[in-house]
Amino acid sequence: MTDQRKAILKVLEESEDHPSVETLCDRARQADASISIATVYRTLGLLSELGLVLKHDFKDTSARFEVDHGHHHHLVDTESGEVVEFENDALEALMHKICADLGYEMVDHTFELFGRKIKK
Amino acid sequence: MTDQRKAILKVLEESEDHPSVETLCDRARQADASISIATVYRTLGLLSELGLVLKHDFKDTSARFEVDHGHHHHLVDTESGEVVEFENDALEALMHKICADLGYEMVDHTFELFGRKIKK
DNA sequence: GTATGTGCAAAGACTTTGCTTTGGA
DNA sequence: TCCAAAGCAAAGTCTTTGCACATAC
Repeated sequence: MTDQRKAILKVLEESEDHPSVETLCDRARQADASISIATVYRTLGLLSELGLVLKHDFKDTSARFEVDHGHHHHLVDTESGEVVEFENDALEALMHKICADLGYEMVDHTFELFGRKIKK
Repeated sequence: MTDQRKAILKVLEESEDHPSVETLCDRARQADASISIATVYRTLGLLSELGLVLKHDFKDTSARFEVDHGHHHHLVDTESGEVVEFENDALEALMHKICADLGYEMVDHTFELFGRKIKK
């Protein structure tokens, strides 16, 4: 457990948004200016494999990350880029059921919604 | 409508799997050996925008494509890489409902399941 | 003291683009 | 003929890696 990893973890935990590798690196550099992007990639790789961190594809240019604090999903506002988080137990259950019905045990999934705000 | 586009479309329509750009290019070249990878990318970009073709991320190295023939989803066998297609109306409905409840109109989504075959 | 981690820069993988030539309508 | 499309190769992005140096334990 190195200082760099501590800094990256801390930034991840404190982030309320879904930072890209680049953003994460910038933030971590405020604690330790020497942190390189390579280390950020390597650390995120580790954390992802351990299941502590989730990687998302918001159809942005690059991958986005967040600590895995319980099951929730994302709706991306296609106009503003804003990300809305939500939980939905029925969805979770349905995903597991679909896998089971097909004879599989679910080990992972991707799921993001993209929507346009409805004007009142 | 050029010969190259015709060839790419034909290959896409005849593909029962979910080819990558590279694979698609190889297949299209059997009809017209001069087709370049750039044309395949450009054509897929067009077709995607028109909504005729869907682009998926199966956590492979590169993007995978298929013609949009009705709503169905994918379960990727994490051991074999095999892709199982399935339909599920409840899932469709739930996605739309989630968006609506959050005040959004759904314009797109990503959804793939990753699972391990259950041994009997 | 030794295995592991880091920084840097170079290499990789996938995708996009500039420019010239080609070809469809 | 004329404009859109194709081919080629170069450039762009994001990500990974080799290697020498630094550091945790």
